[in-house]
Amino acid sequence: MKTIKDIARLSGYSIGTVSRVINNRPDVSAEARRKIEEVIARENFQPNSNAKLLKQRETSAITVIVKGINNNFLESILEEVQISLHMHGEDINVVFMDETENEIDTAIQICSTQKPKGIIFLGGNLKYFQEKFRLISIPCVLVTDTASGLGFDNLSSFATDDMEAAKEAIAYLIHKGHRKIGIVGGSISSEMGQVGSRRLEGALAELRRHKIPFDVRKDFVSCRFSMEEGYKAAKKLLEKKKDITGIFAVSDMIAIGVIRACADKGLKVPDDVSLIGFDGIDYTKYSNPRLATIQQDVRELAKRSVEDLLMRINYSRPAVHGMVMFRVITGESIKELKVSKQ
Amino acid sequence: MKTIKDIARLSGYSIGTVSRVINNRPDVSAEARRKIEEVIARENFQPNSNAKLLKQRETSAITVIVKGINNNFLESILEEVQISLHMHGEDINVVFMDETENEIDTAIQICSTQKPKGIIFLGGNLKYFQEKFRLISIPCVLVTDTASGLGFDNLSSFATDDMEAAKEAIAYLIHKGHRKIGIVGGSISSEMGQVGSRRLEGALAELRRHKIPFDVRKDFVSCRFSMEEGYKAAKKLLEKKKDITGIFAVSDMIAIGVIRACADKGLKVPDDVSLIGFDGIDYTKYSNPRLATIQQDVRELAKRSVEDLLMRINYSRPAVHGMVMFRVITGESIKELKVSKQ
DNA sequence: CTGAAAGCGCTTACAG
DNA sequence: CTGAAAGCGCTTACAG
Repeated sequence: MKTIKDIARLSGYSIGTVSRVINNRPDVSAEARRKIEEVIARENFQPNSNAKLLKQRETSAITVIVKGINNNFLESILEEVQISLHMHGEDINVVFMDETENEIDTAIQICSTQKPKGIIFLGGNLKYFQEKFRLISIPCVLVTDTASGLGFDNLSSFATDDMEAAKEAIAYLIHKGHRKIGIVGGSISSEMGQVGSRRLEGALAELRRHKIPFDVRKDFVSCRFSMEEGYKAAKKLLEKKKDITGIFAVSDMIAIGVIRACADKGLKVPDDVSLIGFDGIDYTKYSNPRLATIQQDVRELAKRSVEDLLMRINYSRPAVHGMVMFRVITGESIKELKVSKQ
Repeated sequence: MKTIKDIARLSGYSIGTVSRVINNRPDVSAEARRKIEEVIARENFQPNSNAKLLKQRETSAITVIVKGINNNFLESILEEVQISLHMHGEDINVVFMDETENEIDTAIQICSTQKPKGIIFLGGNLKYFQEKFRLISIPCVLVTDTASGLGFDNLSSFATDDMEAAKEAIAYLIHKGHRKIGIVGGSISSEMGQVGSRRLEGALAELRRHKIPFDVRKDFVSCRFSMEEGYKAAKKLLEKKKDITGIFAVSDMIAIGVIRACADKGLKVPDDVSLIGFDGIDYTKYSNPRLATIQQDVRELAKRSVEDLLMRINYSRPAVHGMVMFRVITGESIKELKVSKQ
């Protein structure tokens, strides 16, 4: 294995100058840079990252913090992120954490122990970012939520416009004739920050716009993003709201639980109850019935996040905040109501 | 941040002795060990891994190679492995690769570039291990397959007894009165090594034992472990074998595709076709109908793999090969046939 | 059993 | 613009 010493000897320069070339410092003559780069390329030299980091005191890995165990949607982004990072030759360090934990506390701890050069948050709560993200100084990107309002210059974000998309989900149910609509998942709170809450908020706004009565106590049950919680929440909702015809589940994982809950109550989707989810995970194409949903562009989210993060790590570009397209997938889980049951 | 120098000063010993204690070398007096360990604990000292590795020439991370993108079963093991490794304070490096690629080539490459101190293979093909695993010298563990026959002293393995479990899956179908049985997934080959093939082999053996005729060309369709492939394969199978009453899908992901394929052919599971899967992923509890399956003990597989790997990394124990229990889950996807259709 | 010292492969003031 | 040198925090022969 070649070291910087070999490159110095081979190029006729000192190891100091070689180091400067490697780290793209400006104070090197064009001549020296050219020669040294040639030798590096020819010898296929890879700097030893341990030695580098012993000095620099950070590791070369990029950490991905996945907020939510068993969250198929985030996992599908994770896979794309991983593939992309791998193609760029970056090391990746994945940490899963529970949906309810504070990802910023986790990130701060990771920064001090593992010293990654960047962090990708897959899922996150804006509230936690607002509270303590300032303690993190490395480039980060938040995926699935927009951090533009927070104004941190080391935090980019890429997301689907959850509120807008939730509006479309509700609009689609309404368009199909539904007026007795229930919602499963998310939570009502004036606090900023959770994906579920934002989807809920969008949904409520759309219901209001169409002047469809909605009683949060009766027509809504809060739950986390899992099949199990969706299942339990849907059971409660079905008991509270007997005349329900349409349900919006704020995530597909929840929606899967909802389908199951309906079946266990003797209700068929979509014959008895119509259902639309959110995320567009693979399973929605194979579930029985196929699930109507809001499909997020996983690949684009992953790709832009990785590319942005690397640009900022390597060239210190400014943070950016991007929105990614979504599509309404009609599936088979929504029945058109000819006669309004109103 | 404390360094080994601080610990030496505080304990009254030299850094050499402190280093020996840290690395559990035998040539330290009990007295010195006790004192130094006390100081280390009191000061909450964490050795700098970069410095350590600059000498040792390997990184501190444990690499997990996941063979199969979008494989819910492996992902659930991954999560458990990750949590467990995290609790042990280990860094983890996750690499996803396609089901068809050679994981040993990938591992060899990773060893040379990233120098992990251990590798956990989530899924793998024994054939590839046999060919080239000898080129890997760090402690490894293969999960979901047994490597006991290979005789590598740096490779442990933990798995479910796939062949036995597949026998039980078929036995259960037979017990419920099914005689016209089809199989989706796996591949026929005299080659050793693939999980799917082993399950298929077990299934065929059980069919033979019960003297149930089975024509591989007509009653079986090979496919990979995905919903999409399961869907396509099941469509073919249903066309080839019109009188089918029971299907064994060699994985749950495949089974989900099978349910969908049946529905699209106008067949109901279990009224028209009974189905049993394999793995016990979460979906099986929420699918419609709930899927009968062979449930593997994910938590146990993960726990034992991690503990074994760490023991071997830290104390150079011998490799071990363990089998983990499985359970037949009856689900709702199998109908009892009163009258044999024979 | 223990300590002093060399050295792992880099980076970065410092001097020129 | 470049080089010589100190030093990052460890490990490990070597000597005793």
